[in-house]
Amino acid sequence: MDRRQRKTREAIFSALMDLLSKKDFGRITVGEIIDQADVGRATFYAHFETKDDLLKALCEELFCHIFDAVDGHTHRHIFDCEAPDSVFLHLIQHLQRNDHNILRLLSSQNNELFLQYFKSNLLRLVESQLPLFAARKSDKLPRSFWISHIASVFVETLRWWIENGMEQSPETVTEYFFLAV
Amino acid sequence: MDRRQRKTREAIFSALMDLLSKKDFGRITVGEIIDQADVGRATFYAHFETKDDLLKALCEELFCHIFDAVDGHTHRHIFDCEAPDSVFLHLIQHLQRNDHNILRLLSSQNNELFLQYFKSNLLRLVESQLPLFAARKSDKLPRSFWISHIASVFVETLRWWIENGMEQSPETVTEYFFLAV
DNA sequence: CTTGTTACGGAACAGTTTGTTCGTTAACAT
DNA sequence: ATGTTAACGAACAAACTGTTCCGTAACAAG
Repeated sequence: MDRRQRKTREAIFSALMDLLSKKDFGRITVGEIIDQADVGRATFYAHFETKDDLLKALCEELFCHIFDAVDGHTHRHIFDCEAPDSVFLHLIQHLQRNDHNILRLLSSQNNELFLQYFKSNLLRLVESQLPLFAARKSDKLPRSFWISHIASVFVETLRWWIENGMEQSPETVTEYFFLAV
Repeated sequence: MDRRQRKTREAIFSALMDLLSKKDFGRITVGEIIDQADVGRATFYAHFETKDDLLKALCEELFCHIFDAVDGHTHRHIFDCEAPDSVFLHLIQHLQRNDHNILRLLSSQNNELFLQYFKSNLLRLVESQLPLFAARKSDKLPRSFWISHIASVFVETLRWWIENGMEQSPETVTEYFFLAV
């Protein structure tokens, strides 16, 4: 890809991230984004059809990075003697390091669309790790309910963690997650 | 309250409900609302400062109704020999009857703000019913986490139910909820 | 180095949406 | 019957969106 294109794209992503840490996605205007990114209006619309399209692209970018990292972790270590819950621990550790500033976006004031993307990525992960969650009760529950439940509990655990200042260690949070689920 | 005021207010609420069943809150314009409600623009702004303000008022209206009904149920029957989980069952039965069309608003395409209101009302209810959820694991978890967890699971259970066509009976859904939590 | 291509910036543009104002009419309360 | 209050409709400035056009500069290939 053309270096100019890449720079513009990244400037816009970065601008949106900055703005998202300060205000709701719905209240951010294209004008603010191109101001912060220091690109022309026409340039913005050459890259993204709409503001929503931009958010979608940003989410794909972010989740691609973080879930690929986690998937990679799984695949590299799947035959090692690690604890089986380490995928989720690893994910939380990633988040704590604030990789790609995902945490900002998970905080409650922010946007539904973002959570949808996060959850749909999470569903894949949970499904691949389903044997971990074979509790007695899981037999009595529909599979789709069970998977969606686990993903939800993970998201809500993270949300609670973030909203309470992330005072607990990733290990503790992981433990809470597995206790709660 | 003046009958004219009341009629206008209800027309606006009703218009918003209709529109919410068709599209996202964020994509609904004031113009559409006053069109549907058949009131003047100035009238709308005499009643509500902004569109967000309207949604807030609508939520308060709806939750006031439904949670008061449920609270009333609790208080009337707290010394009866009903099963202790009946508050949640009752709530789900209310929802199934589509009281005040809350269900439309709980569906996933709709709005974050609405879910926030629902959850904050739910938190009070859960807190009042906390002894119900005294599991072994609850001792090892922070109280605030535990409460937030229970409320989240309830919301997500409902969401799953709605998104899968509400095929299960309220009793079954309640059972799923108590199994999952 | 030269040449053709492509992206950028800036400005201007029409079309929407928002929230306000004001004068008139009609419903309300007493 | 009378004073008060709300609704209406139209018009309004301001903000935002998404598009267009043109001059300039970065790029890639010969």
